[in-house]
Amino acid sequence: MAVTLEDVGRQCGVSRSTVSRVINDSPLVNQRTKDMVLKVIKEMRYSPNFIARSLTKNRTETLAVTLPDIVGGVFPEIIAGMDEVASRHGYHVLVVFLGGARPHSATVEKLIRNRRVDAVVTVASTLSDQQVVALSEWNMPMVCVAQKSPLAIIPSVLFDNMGGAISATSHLIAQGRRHLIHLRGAQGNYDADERCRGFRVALEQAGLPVDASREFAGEFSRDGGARAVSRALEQGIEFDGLFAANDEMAIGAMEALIRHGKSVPQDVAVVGFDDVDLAHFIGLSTVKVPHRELGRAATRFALDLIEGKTVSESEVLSTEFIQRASSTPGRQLNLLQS
Amino acid sequence: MAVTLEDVGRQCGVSRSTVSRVINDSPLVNQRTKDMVLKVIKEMRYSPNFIARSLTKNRTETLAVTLPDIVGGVFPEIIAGMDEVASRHGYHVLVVFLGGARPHSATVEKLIRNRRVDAVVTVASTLSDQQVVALSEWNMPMVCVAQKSPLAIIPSVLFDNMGGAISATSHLIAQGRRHLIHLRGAQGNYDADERCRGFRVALEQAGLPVDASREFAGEFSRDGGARAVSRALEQGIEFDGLFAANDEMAIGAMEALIRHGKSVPQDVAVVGFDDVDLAHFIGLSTVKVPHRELGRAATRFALDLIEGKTVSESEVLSTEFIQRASSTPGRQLNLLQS
DNA sequence: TCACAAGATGTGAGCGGTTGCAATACAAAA
DNA sequence: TTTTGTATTGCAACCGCTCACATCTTGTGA
Repeated sequence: MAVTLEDVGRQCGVSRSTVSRVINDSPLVNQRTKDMVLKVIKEMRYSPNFIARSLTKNRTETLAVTLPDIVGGVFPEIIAGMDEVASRHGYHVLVVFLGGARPHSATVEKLIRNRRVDAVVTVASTLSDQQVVALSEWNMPMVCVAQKSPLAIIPSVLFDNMGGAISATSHLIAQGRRHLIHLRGAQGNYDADERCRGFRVALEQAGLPVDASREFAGEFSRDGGARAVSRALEQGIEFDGLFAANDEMAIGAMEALIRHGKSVPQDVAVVGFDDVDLAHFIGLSTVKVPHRELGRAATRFALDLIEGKTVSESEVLSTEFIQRASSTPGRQLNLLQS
Repeated sequence: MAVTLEDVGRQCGVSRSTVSRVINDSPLVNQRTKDMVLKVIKEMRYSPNFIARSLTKNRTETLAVTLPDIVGGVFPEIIAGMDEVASRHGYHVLVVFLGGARPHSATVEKLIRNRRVDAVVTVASTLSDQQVVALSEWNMPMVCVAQKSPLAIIPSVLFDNMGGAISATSHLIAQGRRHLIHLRGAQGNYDADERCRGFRVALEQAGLPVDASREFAGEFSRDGGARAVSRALEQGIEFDGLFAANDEMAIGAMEALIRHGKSVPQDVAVVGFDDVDLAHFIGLSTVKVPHRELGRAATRFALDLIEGKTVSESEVLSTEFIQRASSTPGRQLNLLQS
């Protein structure tokens, strides 16, 4: 078995409490004793048992982050951001993938009820608003990322969906495009709604007509984007600019456009949202979301909550428009069949 | 405070051990008592305190996975695979990003010495062989992923680097390419060495000459690939086929080739290794590495080790060659400047 | 009717720490 | 010298749960 406080104490001829004080750097211990104990600790290769300590301190120094099962390019960034801040404070990050056949909130509820973690960070759409509310009953610090918190007591870290959508749309307009369409995400989805709102605001700002029939609903997927474009074309709607609610949709849309003989950006300028890795390679103009910073900010909130500090209700990070070939006249964009 | 065994016991008029027996589903309890206790547990919303249980059981039901700081497309897959198997056994996954300014092994050593996790899974290159050996001293179950274990007692989960490299190279040869070059990863890197070996073996099998001057060293990065190609071209080496040791290098190589006026696949057919998301989009032929399965297998090993089972020394997963535009005559590959 | 086995439950000692309080020692102040 | 204070250290309870063992019921066969 591992060496314990008792063992060290016996070796030094002091009690376990004295040794405990030494490792906790308490001022209540004589310097000479301290030195001796430290020496023995090193010799015996003693390390405090984290579990035992947690039991008395009632702290696990662990944060849980819940993620949807689908592995995308954005989650690793969020986790990395979390770990960055967490580790700096001696905390660790436990990842919990939900979704698929797994009963969504049961896993998290168990984690919380067992007091296995000190706080839970939930990332967009992993848990529904109702589930978040239900879990909040267990009075465990929680933080929502990229999801508007359903309760005032739970802080959320958001990013400027509308601002991003406005800059994307305005960019298309600045390029001289006047006949825009928008491929939006599912109705009721916070991100989707906000981005759609931004699209409209930008049109209004430019004095262009807002027309709901030029907004096409779809899922946040490549296929959804492709289908939405096909629908638009079938309906005979004319457009020279397209703002998709995320990059996946934008890519699907571009593929569909090309299949239909349209060229990007000549015939249709395309802009997406998220700035996934792919966007860079394909040359897709998009709105960059600061994922890593999202993770960092969420962790800061979580740590503050754990310490009992009052935190601001939420934080909104800004986004940045990035222009690439898909909306730059004269540049060539080619997708490859694979 | 949360409700404890004692509380439930008092409420039912039984002792804490009886309640403990009930929640552990021991057969030593009368059915009537059991029913009553279960009812009260539900009413009082009791959940066992995981920390306390860990203290006696000396088990945390947590696995640590150490990853390099660089967020690539492959790690999320590995984590997801781990979580998949782990959660099925009631385990959780703690992620630890190492690298950057962080003292590499100190963090992990602390984790281990504090007995905060039951096992550690280390993914390629996160920890050096020496560090793995040093950590193994603490007699904590460990598993290496995509890294040949430096000690016989530590199992490793590998994938068939050489087989993949052979199939990639053979494919180029089958396409009629006779003047191949190889962009290899750093000398001493296990993956790099194996893939290079595979390249050679395939050449030999085809009766083609093996020539070390046609192997160019570089890092596993886009830049490394680009530089290696430039070097080859500057040296006036002729080639119509290129096997890069990973996709990143292959992509960098293709960019460089195109900058130098060569077309892919007409002038040079290119094959990579890994099958990152991008490969699909760009149309890069490559060798698919089963990352998720790597995570699953590693977790199975880890769980077996925790249970004290003897495990096979290592497991080698097979790879699969995927042909795409970059090595298919007649297909067009275009990279976009961004 | 009594001894004894088996079944059901309680007791108490840990697991490895933390921490309030008491105890001791030694020095300075009265 | 006695009192008071301060710096050190030990004691023991506690965190919430597990488990070996003791105890107490009951039921059964002689």
